[in-house]
Amino acid sequence: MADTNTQYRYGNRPTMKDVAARAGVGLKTVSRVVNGEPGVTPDTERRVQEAITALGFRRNDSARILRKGRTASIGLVLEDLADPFYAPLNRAVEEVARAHGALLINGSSAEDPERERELALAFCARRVDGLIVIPAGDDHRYLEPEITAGIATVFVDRPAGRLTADVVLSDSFGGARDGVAHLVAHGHRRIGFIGDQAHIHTATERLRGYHAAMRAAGLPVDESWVSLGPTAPDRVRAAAEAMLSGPRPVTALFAGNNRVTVTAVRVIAAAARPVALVGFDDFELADLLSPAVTVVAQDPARLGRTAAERLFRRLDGVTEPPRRVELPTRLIPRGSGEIPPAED
Amino acid sequence: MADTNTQYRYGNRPTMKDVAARAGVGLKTVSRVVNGEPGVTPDTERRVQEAITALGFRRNDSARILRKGRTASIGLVLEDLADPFYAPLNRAVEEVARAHGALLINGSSAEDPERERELALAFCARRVDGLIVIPAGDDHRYLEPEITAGIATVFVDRPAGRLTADVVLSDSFGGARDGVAHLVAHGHRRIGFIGDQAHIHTATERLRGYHAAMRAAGLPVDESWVSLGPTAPDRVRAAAEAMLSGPRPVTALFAGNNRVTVTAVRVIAAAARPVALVGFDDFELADLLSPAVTVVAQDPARLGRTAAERLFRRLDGVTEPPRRVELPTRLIPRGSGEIPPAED
DNA sequence: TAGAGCCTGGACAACGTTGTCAACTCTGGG
DNA sequence: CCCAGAGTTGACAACGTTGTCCAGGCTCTA
Repeated sequence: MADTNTQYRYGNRPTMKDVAARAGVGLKTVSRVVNGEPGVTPDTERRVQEAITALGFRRNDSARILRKGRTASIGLVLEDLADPFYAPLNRAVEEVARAHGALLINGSSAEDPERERELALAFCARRVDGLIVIPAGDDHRYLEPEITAGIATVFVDRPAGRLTADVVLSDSFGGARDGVAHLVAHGHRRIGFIGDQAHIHTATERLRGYHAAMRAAGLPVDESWVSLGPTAPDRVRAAAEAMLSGPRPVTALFAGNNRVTVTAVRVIAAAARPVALVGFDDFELADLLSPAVTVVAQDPARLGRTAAERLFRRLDGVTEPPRRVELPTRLIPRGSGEIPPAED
Repeated sequence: MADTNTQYRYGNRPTMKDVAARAGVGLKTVSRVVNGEPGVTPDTERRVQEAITALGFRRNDSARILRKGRTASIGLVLEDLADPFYAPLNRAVEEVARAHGALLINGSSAEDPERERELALAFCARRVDGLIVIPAGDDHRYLEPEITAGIATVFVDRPAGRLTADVVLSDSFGGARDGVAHLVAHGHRRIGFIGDQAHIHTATERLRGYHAAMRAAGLPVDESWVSLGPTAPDRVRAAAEAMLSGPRPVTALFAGNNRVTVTAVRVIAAAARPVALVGFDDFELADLLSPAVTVVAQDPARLGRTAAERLFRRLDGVTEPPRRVELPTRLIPRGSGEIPPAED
């Protein structure tokens, strides 16, 4: 009855108190040894170390965090841990966090705003020092109290909705414009655009770049040449096939991201006549396909690194106003964009 | 002076005490509302909710964890967050964790045993409920005290070193044997093997499979046909080129994992004569290369899911002895393995 | 040898939460 | 009109750690 609490304890880990008792020293002395603080004689330190090893003691960071206020951890909300585009971003954030002695907690929103919110707030409840978010939703006011309370927040890949905050982006508009211009330069006049869902910022920016390039070339755009929607293979396949076989078939495709590109490659490989292709995002083995795929490359690792560095600068106390950083994209011509249009 | 502590506080987040004061209720009542416990009148609940919103209160999970003992989080140590083989495994673990209401903390060991250890122990200090580890090192006795203390631990992809614990593996031996047998069946007698570093369990298992297949076919193995080492492109490229141009050149290659396969594809594409290839691990677009790449496929998501489910079963109190689960592999013939040997 | 000063070690409170338990209010029946 | 009992509410301790502060023992010097 005296210690009914025991039943709630997790396992029965030794605490500093246990170590102190076994080593015959005070609680605070154990704390000093564990944290490498000065003011402990070598002999005392040795006794404490022995007790630690004998008991298998490990400091409880929850208690430490509670007392100290800082958690030395940051949260990352991304769209899909397994997406080959976000994985290097994830890794880059991890490396920066590691360099700053922080742990990384992450999760996938699966492009669901509600899930993004749950994750971000769960991280806040864990009192991460900072948060990096790849937005799924378009309203991030729910983070306002957290940011006010001191949780540094940086958005990546897409800007925050209804909230001013640091954001690190790729130049989607310019990249898409350059990619489409590349196709135009190789003689294409009927170019299709297949992109992600309309509520996703990068999708509309890239579409804007497409329109800008077409307009700059004085080319009309048929509405059947543009398709936004989920990037699931079925949807993309249907869209691509429709564009290739419609009344005014396109002779080239611009794919709005890596997922779309992969499916487009498959459709084109099965098509009756050659179709030019330029994709947004580089991907592994793009150069080994035939034809090799011309892409507008972003640098996802750099996106992640830039965002994380910005976050840690904030954590170091930098208080300048929120900034928008836009990283350049790079057109990598490999062949698939240079295919001339088949004659009508 | 009265509250010098303020300087150590992180931000200045409101606590339940603040909410209680504002709502004019007791501390415990706030706790009840926050946790949805019964026994609070609608009117009181409303007042508390208002105070929560007004102050921007969010429960501090560190304190909660300290009090309750369970953290509802698990740790995952993998080799590289950005590796296309491990990313789906990571995602699968995340999904299972999510289904159990747990958060995921993860990190990359970068194939460095010391870093694996640091990460795993840091997770333990955070008192994760459980740990999933893709071993980088070959001695995991450092986890013994943690496991004794109650942190459930499951190893994936490679077995633990000097420790009996649950482990989930793919059938590396059988997969490699089948892959090499496939090459033998298509007439190859001189087959090269390029694998990962010798201290990695899967690397040696796959090499064992290679030898088994060769022996079963009554084929001799020249020592110049086998190369183990880092999977960096330079090393693999050198190894492959040496095998293709040596005194007894190979007519087919077996690649020990996805990284090796990718580089092998590049070397073969540049080779003077066709070379057959079978790779361990499937990869995106393998079917679109020419020739399409025949692989021995594992299911990384299933590896992750299986391991995570095992972990949560342990957390639910299942106490059966540690088990070793071996998942089957699947040979996917696509063409590159069916190329017949060029005549000598 | 006494006093000053330094070094080591320990008692204690506080971090924010939750479990226990007791006190309080209100309703309805006798 | 009073009491039993149900339903609400709050005071308090504890989780394991770290910061503060003080006590005691030592060395060194005058």
